Amino acid sequence: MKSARKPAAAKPSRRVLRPEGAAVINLPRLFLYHRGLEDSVREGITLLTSEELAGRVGRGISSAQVRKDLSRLGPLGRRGQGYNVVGLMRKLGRLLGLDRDWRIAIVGFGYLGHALAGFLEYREEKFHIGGIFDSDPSLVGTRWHGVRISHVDDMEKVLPALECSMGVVTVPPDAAQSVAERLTACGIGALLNFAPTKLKLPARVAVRTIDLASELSILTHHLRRGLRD
Amino acid sequence: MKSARKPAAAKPSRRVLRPEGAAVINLPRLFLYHRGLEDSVREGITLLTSEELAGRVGRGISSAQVRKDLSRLGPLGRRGQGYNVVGLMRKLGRLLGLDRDWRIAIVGFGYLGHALAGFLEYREEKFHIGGIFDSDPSLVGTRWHGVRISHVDDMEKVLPALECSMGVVTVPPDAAQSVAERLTACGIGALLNFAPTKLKLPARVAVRTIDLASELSILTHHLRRGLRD
DNA sequence: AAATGTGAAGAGGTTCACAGCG
DNA sequence: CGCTGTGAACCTCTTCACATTT
Repeated sequence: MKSARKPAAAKPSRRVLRPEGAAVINLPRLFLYHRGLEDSVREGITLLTSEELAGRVGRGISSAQVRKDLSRLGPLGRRGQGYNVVGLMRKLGRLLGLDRDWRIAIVGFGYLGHALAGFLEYREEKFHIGGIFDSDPSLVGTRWHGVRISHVDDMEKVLPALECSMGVVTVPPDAAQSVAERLTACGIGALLNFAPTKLKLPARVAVRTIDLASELSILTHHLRRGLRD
Repeated sequence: MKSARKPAAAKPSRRVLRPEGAAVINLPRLFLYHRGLEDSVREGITLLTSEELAGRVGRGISSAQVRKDLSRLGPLGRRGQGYNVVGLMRKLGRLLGLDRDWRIAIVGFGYLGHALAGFLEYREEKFHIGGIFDSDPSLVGTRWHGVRISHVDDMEKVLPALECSMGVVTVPPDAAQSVAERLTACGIGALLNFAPTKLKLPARVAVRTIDLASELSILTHHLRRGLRD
């Protein structure tokens, strides 16, 4: 199919994806930098070059990438010197929302829910479990490290008072959409979803889905071929 | 900084990233298509257009994207008609390694390990738990649904006989690198890592890391700003 | 001198629009 | 006709290389 197409008609760009010449920031990478800076602070390092930070973050990320990413946030480094570790970490922390605490509601308190609760409460000081919901009668009414476990049906009654801004959904796939909608209706603005479902939610809600089956399947493909990720 | 640079010196591309004009396939997306096709089969649909498949997979993916992705794998559709659901699913399944079963070793059998084991054994028919390792003496020697739980220290003795090709690492961050190296030494070729650690492994090993703290932090950023993901 | 910050080039991935074919 | 398959345009992201600043 050697299409020739309209050879050279003046075509003045029919669609403008980003009306403002908006900045493009890559959050996962900024988070990696933040973690690298945290480590540096722990080791007592106060100044880092883009090269050193790139090395810390690991393979794949170049010093040029680091500089490009950081320069978008303003002039953060000192030429000839490098970046002030503490100052930069603060700035990134603010941008990533890590300069304050967050309360999280967990819906679905099976093994995965337990795992996440433990992880958040003990490994991540910025995140706290604000509420737990499940439908298992033997769980409802009990407490997990002081946090009351409520019935999913009572979400509308209980959740608004808990001051949670994020929700984690670890319920079976067929319940995920309904749970997500109800969380949203209760004012939750961001969801971490572990159900292999494409959640349909209003645009104002931020959603991230972690799809374990998909991750595994990508690995199996790599096992087949000698491909790298 | 209005750099003018070397204005137009013929510069013949100094580095070749991909020596062969290699195809570029996006595995996560192919997996989504596969799932969409599975659903269609369940509903008894035998023919799908790129538009319909795109609609099933959800927002963000256009029919042009679907066609482009699929056409890379060969001529799979029928012009004027659409794609044969079963045939396409088979082809994608083969590519993704879903046409056979896989045995997985889980290292670290806390809540997260339990959650994954249950998920794999009961929700994903292609994946089976081949071995479980932990360092907790009260777990070692017991069985989980027939699978013996061995001590992590015995990995070299036990694992090779279990015929596992993939490993899941759910141990604490400081143990992850060592566990990953030992799994690799036992012949494991692909790892799913839940520790927030940059694993350094030989290039032949495929690694995917799921970083919960990073996911949450991206969500907090979205909560701050009104940005969408 | 050393390392940042940044236009410009390069590479990769996505969308367009139409040729090609059932 | 209708839908796939696809070259070309387009857009985004990364890398280069150097002007700039401390």
